[in-house]
Amino acid sequence: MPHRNMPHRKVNIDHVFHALGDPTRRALVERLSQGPITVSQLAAPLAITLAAVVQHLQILEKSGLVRTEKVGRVRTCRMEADGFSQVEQWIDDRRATWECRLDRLGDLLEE
Amino acid sequence: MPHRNMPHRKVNIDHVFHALGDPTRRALVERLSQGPITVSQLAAPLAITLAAVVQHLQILEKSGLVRTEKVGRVRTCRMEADGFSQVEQWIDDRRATWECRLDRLGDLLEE
DNA sequence: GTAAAACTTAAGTTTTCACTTGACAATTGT
DNA sequence: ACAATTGTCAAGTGAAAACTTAAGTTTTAC
Repeated sequence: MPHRNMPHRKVNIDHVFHALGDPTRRALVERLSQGPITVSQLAAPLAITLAAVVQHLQILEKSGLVRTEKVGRVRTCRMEADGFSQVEQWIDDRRATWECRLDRLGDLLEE
Repeated sequence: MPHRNMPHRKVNIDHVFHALGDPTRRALVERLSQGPITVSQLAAPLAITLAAVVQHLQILEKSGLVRTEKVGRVRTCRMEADGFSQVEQWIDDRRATWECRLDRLGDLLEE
């Protein structure tokens, strides 16, 4: 059931990591972090076709990192900063486990 | 040209993101965050061959996320928490740009 | 009303990637 | 000594992923 303040799309951590695994998509995200922009403008500086960019955008959108909206014949893309939080959460979880282990090790050495 | 505060070990952000893009490798990292472990022990719970695990480990090692050391016939793997910092740095950079943009927008609306 | 602009979609190609197999090397236990 | 354990290496397979091409749709500009 849809919630009022729920992100439109479920943010799957697998999809986010997969999306960020490709350098071209990271370049798109870097450009999008500067502000919303159309598909053509996104594609312009890249050495690949517009169709390829659209495919990357679909993956980014499915991951929840990017949201797009079409007005007239122009589709505008913008970043959805929430997607990053998932990655940071995952990293923090790993680090917590890691540091907890180091703490226990430290306690052991103190005895 | 080499920089003063540049990590000697070439930690390439591309390699790190690529390494984390695969679910099996993330599973390995999750296990490794609990503490050092041998290659065989890492492979045991997985439904793939040991050779495949070794290949994943090579990618993780090249990314700087994992360090391994062989003693006798046993290779022990441990996490290298620094690799995560690269990812967090990249995310923070994007977010900074993004929020800076929102700030400028806010300033504009206040006028 | 027609042409250009800005995508969209589907199908095909090429490349990358994860994984296996099987042979091999080094170390350890008996 | 020899057998089992632990890992390494190279080559091959199949599937996924990235990319292209080409034809089609919708919107806008003249």
